[in-house]
Amino acid sequence: MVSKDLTRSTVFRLNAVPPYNFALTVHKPAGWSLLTPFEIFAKGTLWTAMRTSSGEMFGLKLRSAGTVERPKISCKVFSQEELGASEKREVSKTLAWMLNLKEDITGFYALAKRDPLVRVLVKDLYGMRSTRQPDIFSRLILAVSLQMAPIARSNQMMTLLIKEYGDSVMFDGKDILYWPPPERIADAEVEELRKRCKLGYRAKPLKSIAESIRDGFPSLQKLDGISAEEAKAKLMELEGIGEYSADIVTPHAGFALDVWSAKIFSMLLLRRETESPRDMIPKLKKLAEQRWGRWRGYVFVYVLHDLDNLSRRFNLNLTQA
DNA sequence: GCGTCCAGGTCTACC
DNA sequence: GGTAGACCTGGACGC
Repeated sequence: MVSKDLTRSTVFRLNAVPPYNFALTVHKPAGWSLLTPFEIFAKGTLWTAMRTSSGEMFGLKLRSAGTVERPKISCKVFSQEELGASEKREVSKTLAWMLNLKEDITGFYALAKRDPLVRVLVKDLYGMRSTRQPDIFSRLILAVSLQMAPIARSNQMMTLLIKEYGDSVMFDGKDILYWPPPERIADAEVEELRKRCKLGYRAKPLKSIAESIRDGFPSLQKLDGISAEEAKAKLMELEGIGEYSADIVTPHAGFALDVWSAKIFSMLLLRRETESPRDMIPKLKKLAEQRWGRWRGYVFVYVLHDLDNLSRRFNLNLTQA
């Protein structure tokens, strides 16, 4: 763990395309973190940390300074050195991209007129936006940790990786732990990673992925600039990254069905439980594409954050999937 | 306690 | 091109 004291700060505001619900977007109902599992959300304010593709660490204090229909985000960015004008522009641009401030999702909301499931989702989570990570390595760690493991074990691996190899940034009276930089994992021995972080067979692909990023694998912002198919194919060139993991990592909204989510979408799309969810994944993906088209990624995110309400509305037991 | 099973995929060898 | 089997580890479960 490497600690950094971030004593310099700069403040600015960002506008978003409405509707934009800041709290639902940065602190989603299912408890998924925005940037790191160790971030803090209290009384509408988020303290978190970010590493840009150049490797620099920042502390972030974000809160809403507007409403869902007239959204404004107040951003206080903490850094080790004073930010120049161009750096400030770059951080501001990264934040806007990460928070999806400019995305127009009226097409998704228009689906509610003819799709009863989307109608419920939009009513329950109006203004929630899917977000993106500026740090590709943290997404890849998540994807690899989720493979072939119950969620508690995935969390154990990720927590150990952060505590053993990550960064700690101190700012605004908070101490936020953040994912390791790829160079640190690339320099570690596979056996050391396996033992210290209980990674099992995942240690080898994770080190290989870290080496690829260190050696110039494109950033998520760059992958966002090419087609969804090309970005996915590029991600699948990495060792240990298959279709599911690429769907989790890609900045293009993916439909990352795994065994757990396949059970949920089987009940929602087919109204029945499936005995072999893994075998159903291709069929469910096809059905989702036919029904929701380019907005299927948004349906995916909204569904997984609305399981309690959906279970009640449609009389299904989705939380036990 | 102790043994067994298996999980929120991926890769490879084999047909 | 499709498919069975191996892969780390630790929590859950049965005894």
